[in-house]
Amino acid sequence: MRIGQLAQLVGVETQTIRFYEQQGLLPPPDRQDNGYRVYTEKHGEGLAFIRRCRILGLSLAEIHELQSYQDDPHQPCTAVNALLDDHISHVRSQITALQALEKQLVSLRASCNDDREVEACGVLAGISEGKMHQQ
Amino acid sequence: MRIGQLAQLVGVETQTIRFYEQQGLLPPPDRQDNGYRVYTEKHGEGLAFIRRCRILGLSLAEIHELQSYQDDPHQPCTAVNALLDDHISHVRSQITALQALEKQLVSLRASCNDDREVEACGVLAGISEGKMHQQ
DNA sequence: TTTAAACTATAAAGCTACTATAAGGTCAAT
DNA sequence: ATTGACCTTATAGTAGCTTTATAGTTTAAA
Repeated sequence: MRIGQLAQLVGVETQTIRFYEQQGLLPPPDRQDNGYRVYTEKHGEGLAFIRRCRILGLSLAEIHELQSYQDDPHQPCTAVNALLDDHISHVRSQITALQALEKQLVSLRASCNDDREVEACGVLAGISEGKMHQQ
Repeated sequence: MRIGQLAQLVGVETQTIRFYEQQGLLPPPDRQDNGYRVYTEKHGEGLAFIRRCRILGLSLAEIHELQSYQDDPHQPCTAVNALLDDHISHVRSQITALQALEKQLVSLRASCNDDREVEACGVLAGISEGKMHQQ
């Protein structure tokens, strides 16, 4: 399988595949005589794994860590679960922060109707004066 | 006021101030004979405005836009409010996406207790097989 | 007075996870 | 022979800074 086919199969761009190879996330495939990369099914699975991790919001570093666990399958899997727990709490704190932010933005927005001049705009005034209703 | 004092006053690093100047968000201040930047209160207000916008999650481009409105104070402020409305809906969709993600992560995490080997880890298996409970 | 600490300056690279662009080689079909 | 689709590498751009390197200036202590 050449890079274009693999890319289409998994739904990424060819550059992304080369990028993952360069970052050490995907093993360097064999090459044809002309230098073209030749991929196996294994590569397909590896790439799909990376993409699923990315969809779950894991960083490339975290994916790398997971791969190192996969390479040593008789360890206890506590580290895997710890990584996921960390990621979950990270996502949760992001949600909390964004919810607080939304509140601030909505209250700021409520300080102006649209029928003013910029000079008297409640939103701009609110930001300028630091009346951002901080907790 | 020199750059270090301004930085301490507003709570940013000196490099950040130079960066904003370079990006056209902060007007270039006068210089002493030795080349040191000299800031006025106006700069302090400008910088504080930028930081408050950043805390609200606005991009530098959006801040630039707001500044252009400030420079033309007799326009109607509908554009200001539209910018904020856009940003609010952006934040809301981020929240929604993260909440869906959290659900996925939690259900994935529930597929493994810690008392296994990596080989049998429910989390890794879940990612590998694509059983990510997608909606 | 010398010297060291603390401050300032510029320029350039590093960070994340790609995406895009440039300049070129390969291959199948026309 | 040439077009078009594919492949190669290398390099730059994205956001918003942070870090590093290198060097000049001021200030306070020894």
